[in-house]
Amino acid sequence: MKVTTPGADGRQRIMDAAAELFLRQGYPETSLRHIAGAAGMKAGSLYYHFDSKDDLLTAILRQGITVMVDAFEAAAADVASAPPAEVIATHVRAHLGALFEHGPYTAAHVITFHTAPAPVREAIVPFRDGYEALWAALLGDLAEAGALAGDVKIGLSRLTLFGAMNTAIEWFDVERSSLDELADTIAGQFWTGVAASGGRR
Amino acid sequence: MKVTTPGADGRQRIMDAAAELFLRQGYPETSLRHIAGAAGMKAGSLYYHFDSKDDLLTAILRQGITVMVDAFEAAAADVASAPPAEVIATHVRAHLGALFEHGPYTAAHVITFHTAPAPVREAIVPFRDGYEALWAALLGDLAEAGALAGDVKIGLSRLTLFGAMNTAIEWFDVERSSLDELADTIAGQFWTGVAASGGRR
DNA sequence: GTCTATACCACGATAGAC
DNA sequence: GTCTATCGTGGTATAGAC
Repeated sequence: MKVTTPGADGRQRIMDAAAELFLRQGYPETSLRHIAGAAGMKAGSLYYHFDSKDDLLTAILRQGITVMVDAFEAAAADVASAPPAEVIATHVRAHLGALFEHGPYTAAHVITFHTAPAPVREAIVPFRDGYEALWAALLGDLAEAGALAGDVKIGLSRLTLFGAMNTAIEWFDVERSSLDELADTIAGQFWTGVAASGGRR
Repeated sequence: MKVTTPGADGRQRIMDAAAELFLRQGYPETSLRHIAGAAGMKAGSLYYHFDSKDDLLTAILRQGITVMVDAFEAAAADVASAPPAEVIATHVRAHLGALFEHGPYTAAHVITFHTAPAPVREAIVPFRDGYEALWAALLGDLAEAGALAGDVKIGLSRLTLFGAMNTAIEWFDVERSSLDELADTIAGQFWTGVAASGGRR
């Protein structure tokens, strides 16, 4: 039953196991007994590390944001002065990397956030806002530089781009397909659309 | 506590109440006692109409697909021989209409499907595939007519478009904002992207 | 077709030994 | 830091009266 890093200390082992299970099964349908089993201990022992199940979820959601923010900042350093299309492509690839290549935390965040208990959501929202602000600033800079079409609504565009990227966890299989290709598709579609050249409105 | 169409027969009244609650709170966190209360009856009575909670969910998920398919077909009739950009815009608007304007079934479907119990998901998948096939055919026709850029991967593009539309239920408020504007943004972005003219790769 | 009453179980959480 | 044992609650589901 033990599935997670055997060397890790208790708290981290529990979080690894729980994030994985929350991602695969959802928060309410994952029991503390199951999490404890996957982390190699008994249910009662979890309470030495966390105050409650909600507390455990909160810790996981925050870690998911940390992973996303780190990915964003690494990408930003890589494209300090690149052309707009490349800036977008690099950041899309970084976000997808956070979702699929850096452990279950970001994916678990995306899956569980919106049905999380209200107190948990409220505790997490400020951190989420921090990540969204990074994207808002990125797109704002592009708009100011004249790289975006005049009728683009930045707020709506950012949200639909997030939607396109985040729902990939429902169908994309990172073992069988290329994440680079997915990133190219999403970034390209966001940037220039699918219409044949000459299709601009 | 009674919230739903008082005239409707028992089965439909239960489904209306349950779809609404599943959408707002999620499937596992909605109890049969709560559903029964909202439908104006007691928990035990539900079993006259449905075999189990999973059976009720299955019925709701199917109804959600029916609403989507109906909306698609109405849209298709409206744009029998329109230019490609208008075809896309009309179908995007129809899908968003199914999500926000034709009752809670389609939205409940999108919210609950991916964490539904495996037997329920398996029973529903064939019907979902039917709806996705409609979109696949639509985009396939556009590609054949030469309306899509040469490097567009239809399968991936369809999935990311779905992602952009469906995640709107997590943040879009149909009372406070214009669904037409949202549809324009999503369809326009899908079709021509956000880059300033001349940005084509 | 809806009610009451209840069986049975799994859950989150706590207490205290080790 | 983890264990065992257990409490209380609320869940789905069933049986049988009306």
